[in-house]
Amino acid sequence: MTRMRADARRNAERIVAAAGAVIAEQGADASLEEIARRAGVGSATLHRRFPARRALLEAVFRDRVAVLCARAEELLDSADPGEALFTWLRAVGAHAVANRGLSASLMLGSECHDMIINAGEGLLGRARAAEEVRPEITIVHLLKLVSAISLATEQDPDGPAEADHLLAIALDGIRPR
Amino acid sequence: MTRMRADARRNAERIVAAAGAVIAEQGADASLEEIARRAGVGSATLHRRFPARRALLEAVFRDRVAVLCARAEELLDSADPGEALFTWLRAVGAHAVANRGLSASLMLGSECHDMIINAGEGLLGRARAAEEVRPEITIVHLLKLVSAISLATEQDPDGPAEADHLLAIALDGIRPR
DNA sequence: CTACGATATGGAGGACCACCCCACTTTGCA
DNA sequence: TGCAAAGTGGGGTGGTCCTCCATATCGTAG
Repeated sequence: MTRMRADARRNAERIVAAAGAVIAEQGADASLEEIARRAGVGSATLHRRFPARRALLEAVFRDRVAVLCARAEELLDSADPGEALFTWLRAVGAHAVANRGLSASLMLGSECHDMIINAGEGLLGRARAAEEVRPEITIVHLLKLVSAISLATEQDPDGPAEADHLLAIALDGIRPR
Repeated sequence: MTRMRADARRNAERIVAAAGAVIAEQGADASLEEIARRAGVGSATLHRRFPARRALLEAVFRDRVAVLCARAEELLDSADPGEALFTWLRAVGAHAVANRGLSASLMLGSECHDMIINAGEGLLGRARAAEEVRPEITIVHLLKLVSAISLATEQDPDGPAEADHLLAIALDGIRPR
């Protein structure tokens, strides 16, 4: 939010756009050099603006994570707290699989990470109060599970279907007996 | 098993040993150059003997995977088929967490992958016959789940404990309702 | 509207990597 | 013991990430 010069802002936007495209094609460990090249920017510019790869991933996925957070907000009004939580976790998984690299970015302790944890906390709290979820399970556990599955199926031929199935299996484990 | 010259065999063994050490320290994406250096061998030798990183990982972990397969064999005689399967999956997870990089190697379609799938198949079949596991679940699902969790917790501060907990949660989902 | 300091830029270069080529050395069989 | 076949590793190629710094651009104060 610091005042940025107009050209700096423009370049930052081009970098994020290019990064989105390249990461979608090649995954989260795509070449930063290639991203800079495709953004029409020197590599030094990219490195100054985003000192670590993590910072770039964060910028790329921030708004998509915001969408998931908004969805969590909506689901807080749903009648069935347990189902609301499951629905949301599935949505997180689907997003992570659809956007290559997002799951990697969710694992890193970043701003995105915190945003999504806060969003999920509410849903989990409600589900727990309704005794639809075992009490010792935390939102961090759940998100790690979702990220892990997405990451593991990322370079699989039939990724999305597989991921959803695995997620369904794993999530059955969180209900109270 | 083709006849190898004595020096070639000796160098191959040194490379595998060095790779084991370096991978344990730095993870599955350790530098091959560093491995060659530590084995006292030119990098060309390493690349000729192991044309892909996967081949080297396989050689490093083959015997550890064999241990897991043997354990599966033992557990086939256990009285409780469901518990036997869970015990084994937990052992697989523990091994994957203890040996950095093993989980990555398990995910790649390799000889190790096939070995461990064959080993698990027997345990799963028994558990399924005893109706301790939902029928649509495959051994590939289970191993992917275990690998994913290990991989996800690999660079976590409290990895092992976390991984075991997540695994316990996920595995609760495979029991019939 | 101009001049000037703060800000931003990107090419060049250093350190590292995977992987390959090929002149040389070692091996083990006849 | 001779010698062809097998094995070796230094050095090269082209890629990566990241940093320095001379240069170009911006936005404002005058």
